Amino acid sequence: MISSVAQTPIARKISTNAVIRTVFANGSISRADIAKLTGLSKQTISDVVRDLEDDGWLKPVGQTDGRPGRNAITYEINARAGLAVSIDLGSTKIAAAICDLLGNVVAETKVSTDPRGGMHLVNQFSDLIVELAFAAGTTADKLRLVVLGSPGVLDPATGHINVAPSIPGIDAINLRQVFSDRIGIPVIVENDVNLAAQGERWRGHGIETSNFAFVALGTGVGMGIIANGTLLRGARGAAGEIAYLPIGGDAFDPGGFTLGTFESAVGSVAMLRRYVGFGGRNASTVADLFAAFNAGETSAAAAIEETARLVAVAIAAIGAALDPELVITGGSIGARPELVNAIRDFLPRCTPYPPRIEISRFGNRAALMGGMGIAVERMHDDLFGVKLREV
Amino acid sequence: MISSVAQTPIARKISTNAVIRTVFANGSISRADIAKLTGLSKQTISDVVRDLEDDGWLKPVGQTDGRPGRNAITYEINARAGLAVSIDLGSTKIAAAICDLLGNVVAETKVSTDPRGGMHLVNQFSDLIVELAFAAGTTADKLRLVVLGSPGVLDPATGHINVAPSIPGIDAINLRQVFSDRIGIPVIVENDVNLAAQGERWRGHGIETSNFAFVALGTGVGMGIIANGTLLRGARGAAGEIAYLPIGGDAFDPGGFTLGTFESAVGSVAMLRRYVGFGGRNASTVADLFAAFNAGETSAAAAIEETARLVAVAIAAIGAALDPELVITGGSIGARPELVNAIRDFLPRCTPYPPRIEISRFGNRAALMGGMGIAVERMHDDLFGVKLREV
DNA sequence: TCCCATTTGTCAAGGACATAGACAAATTGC
DNA sequence: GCAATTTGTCTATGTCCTTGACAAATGGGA
Repeated sequence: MISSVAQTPIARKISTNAVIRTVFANGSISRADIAKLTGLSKQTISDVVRDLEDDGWLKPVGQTDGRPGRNAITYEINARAGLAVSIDLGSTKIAAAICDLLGNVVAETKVSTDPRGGMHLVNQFSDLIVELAFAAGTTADKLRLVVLGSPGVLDPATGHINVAPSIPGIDAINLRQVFSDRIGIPVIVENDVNLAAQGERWRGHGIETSNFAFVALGTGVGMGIIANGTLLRGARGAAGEIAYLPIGGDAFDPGGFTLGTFESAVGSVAMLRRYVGFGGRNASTVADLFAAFNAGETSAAAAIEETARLVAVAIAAIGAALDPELVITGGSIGARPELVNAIRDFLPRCTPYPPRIEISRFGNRAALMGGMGIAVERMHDDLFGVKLREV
Repeated sequence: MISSVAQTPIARKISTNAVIRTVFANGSISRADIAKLTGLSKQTISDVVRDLEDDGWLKPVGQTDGRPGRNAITYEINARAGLAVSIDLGSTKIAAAICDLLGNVVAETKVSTDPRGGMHLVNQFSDLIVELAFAAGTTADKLRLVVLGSPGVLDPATGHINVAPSIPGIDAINLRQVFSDRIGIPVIVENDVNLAAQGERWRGHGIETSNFAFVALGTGVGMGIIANGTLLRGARGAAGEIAYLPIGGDAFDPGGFTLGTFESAVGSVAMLRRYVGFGGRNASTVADLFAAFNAGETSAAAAIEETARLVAVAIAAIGAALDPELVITGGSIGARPELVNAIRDFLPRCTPYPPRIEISRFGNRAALMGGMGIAVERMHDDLFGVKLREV
């Protein structure tokens, strides 16, 4: 009459976790090698691997050979055992992808954002997920998780998007809750620049360092901070909202309140205004302006140089506060090497310890990549994580 | 012939950790209540408590009574089972204290810093520890750990102090290593402002929040950042080195390189220079200046107001980058309510989401407190922490 | 005063998980 | 074909935790 429900699950969880991590780290590996690497006994490894294979997480893939001794069966992660969705919501485009447990992209798509916003976006997301699931050869109910990147400041606790000027109606609903209820799986909502930083940390320039910042420069400006290897959100989710940096204008000018002093000084609007101020006449978009620069136009060069100077000062300020090893730039302006080279020139002249500057490895897919990185990490945690009880 | 060495230590460690944490959280508690709070069985709790009592970590202190049923024996932490040292190295004074496992101060002292610096300081520390141990009724070899706070930038990996202008000869030796070898117990070296931040997090204004900054304003300036509940050090240990913030002067002025643009603008020297510039003649120290302010002198008021304005802009910049809930000020200037009130006035005029401002709860003991907080945490980790093997 | 409900803490039995060592099976090299 | 090597299972054993029974201790009410 002993019920024996989950008596000592923790030891087995730890062993399982060690096995999974070892297989992840080595790709394809035999049980004997897992035992050597983890320090656990062969018996335990056999037990754990049997359970994991029964549950579909591992699959046998081949045999060793060529070495003396009996051949070993090698196992690897069954990547398809966990699929998740990453969505990057932009003001004009929505990008979405499904990735597996190993972070491989198994389906990807891009559509125009429904301009009506609000609940229409929830419908659009749901339709996208069904399509992607079909393209990936599965169904939406097999997906484990959605990570949604959105512009704006969102509450770290509730996931509510408090400020999102470029997407109508999205701050009126609790997008995370509504969307999650609709599709029946957990949804994580995160600021898109924060996701871009996570993307670089996962598979981009940030892979080797645990202290860097992703600075997005475009119509708006923003920053995602990775410090001590984790994302900083701040008390209200507004960490990295460098639009409000008191640089490039008078901090006490009330006009800086609405748009933000720094954003007013370096956003695309400011850049074009500056170009016109220098006498430029041949650019109505940022792309035009860079074309004019490359054609040798001095007013374009002056506009770019002035912007670079302000960005360098901002990076100096960020460096003084955070001491990042690396600053990665992205966005329609921040991804331009012409600007970044100018920033690289200015930076050592305004700070004694300039961080390295790199352009984002992923261009406009950085946030999508970050969402996948979060999704993969979260799946690993949920599936194999060891959680100790909080007392 | 079964050797049976540490077969399944992890489960017992987890149980032990849960027991210890429960006793810490509740002060004095019976085994039955520990079982209820942890969810572990009475049997397990009895076993664990017996082991802990045998090893001296717990001690029985009394009995419950007044309730129906058999009385329970209550246990509490034997605070004296772990003693550690906190030292705050300043350019003129060294403060040191011994605290126990519960963070109670059992001995404290203060001496003048040996002006010869270098190895003489190591001698001074060693003597201090012997004295303190005697005062605490124990001997130096019973102490488990030393936490040493020092001005300067130190390497997060090695503990080497790279920059420490106010203490001679300290960057020439690996202070952590030399000192640790001398006294034979582990030494943790940390920047003094970072320790002050830890002190506020442990038992000061930062106790309720996990995102705040400690800003020290005095002869020099510095900042300690707690984000997501942990201290940020940055890639080179220079996070929070706000001396180099490009605020209060031209960031591209080469003069700002040596001292730092912001420090040159708000340090005590700058403040006194500003006072003289406004026509003040009655102050040669910062204390004089605040006295003149309180006597109604307009040039003192102007000097303070200008300093407050610059500090407000700096806090706005820090807020844009980090979004702290709270900024705690300290140091000989930062602890003055006259200045802080002026900062509080300026702040909402230069940032849309001003953080709360508080003056440090501990005055010049903040770093010492922080060292004790670190020491207590570290002792808990070492003694009761659960460490999973890294694969 | 005595009995009962209640609570504490130990004892005993049993299950899950881990280890070590023996051993069979499979493979290479001489 | 045989020795050496490696893999993976089997067996025996030990630790840790749980459950339920039970003795001991205590307060309150008849």
